[in-house]
Amino acid sequence: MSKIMQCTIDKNIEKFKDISLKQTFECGQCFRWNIQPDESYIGVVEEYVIKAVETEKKIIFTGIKNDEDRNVDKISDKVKSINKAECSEFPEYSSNNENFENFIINYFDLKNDYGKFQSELIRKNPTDKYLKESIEYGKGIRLLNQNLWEMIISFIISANNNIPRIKGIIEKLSKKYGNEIILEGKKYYTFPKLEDLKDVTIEEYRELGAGFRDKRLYKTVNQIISKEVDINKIYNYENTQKIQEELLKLSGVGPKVADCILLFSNLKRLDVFPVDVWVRRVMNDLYIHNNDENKVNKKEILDLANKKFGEIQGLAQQYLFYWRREKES
DNA sequence: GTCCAGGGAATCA
DNA sequence: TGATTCCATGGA
Repeated sequence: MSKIMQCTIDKNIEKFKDISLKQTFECGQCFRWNIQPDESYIGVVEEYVIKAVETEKKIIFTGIKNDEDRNVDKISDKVKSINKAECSEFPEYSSNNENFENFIINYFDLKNDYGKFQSELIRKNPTDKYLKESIEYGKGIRLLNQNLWEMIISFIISANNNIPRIKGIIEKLSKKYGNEIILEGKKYYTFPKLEDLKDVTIEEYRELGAGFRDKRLYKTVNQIISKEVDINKIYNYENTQKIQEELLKLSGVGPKVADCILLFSNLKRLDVFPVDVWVRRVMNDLYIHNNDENKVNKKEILDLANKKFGEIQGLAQQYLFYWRREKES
């Protein structure tokens, strides 16, 4: 029988005080978390469906795991009862399952002190009021430790695409090839494993709406299956550039996608600076001031980021990206 | 109808 | 090497 798992983050703890679900889930790093009518978030992560509820004082995660048991109605009812009004019945900063707690700690990167990261960025750029503003704006962001394989496929889909559509394609992919989990009577689907996609054809990717990315997905799946690129071995590489080179062998993985994989997966390399249209725009607006943002040299952006933000430039990128994008809308 | 989206690969200069 | 062009799709 499926078990309900819970874990609570206490926002009274200094390190956790700024954490924001909205900022973390809507800063563009993940595609499978969706806001609910009650302002909670529900997401599929690995084999879990997780409901996250945030209040002023804490964040409560409730997870249910797929164990091939379809008779989960009673459990679903229990989950349903966890809402803002009732969450006070749960003890502060605790969990009923050690594995789930460790899973959450790892996934939300809770061992890293983002306050320290932020101070470090400001210390390095004491007169940069825009950076300071962007950090203040996105201080609740945590860089998730997401599944490497899922990030590879997801960011191949992201190429020249918009976030709602990326999410739609990933959802269809999961529905067709992933496993079903039921929460509150609603069906969710885990992200397909490598083996689940081994026989998928180019045409079938096209049917999901992947467009011209169909061939890239097909090729990459086969490159990983054949171990032309061994994604398990990647974890053994010490330096970031070496991993970059390995990822770049995959079809549909260029410099920007490789950097996103490095930054948002559990490889968790902060010393990368993914440059997309938004980052080029914000870096040009703030620091470079070229008349045509499309003609800003990428190396110039990377050199500047390296100089200003150093080893944690990936986090700075995320603050600037989120700040600039949200301001637009 | 046109433009754009968390770009990459192929092609050209 | 560096710049241009093409690539599906759906929403604004």
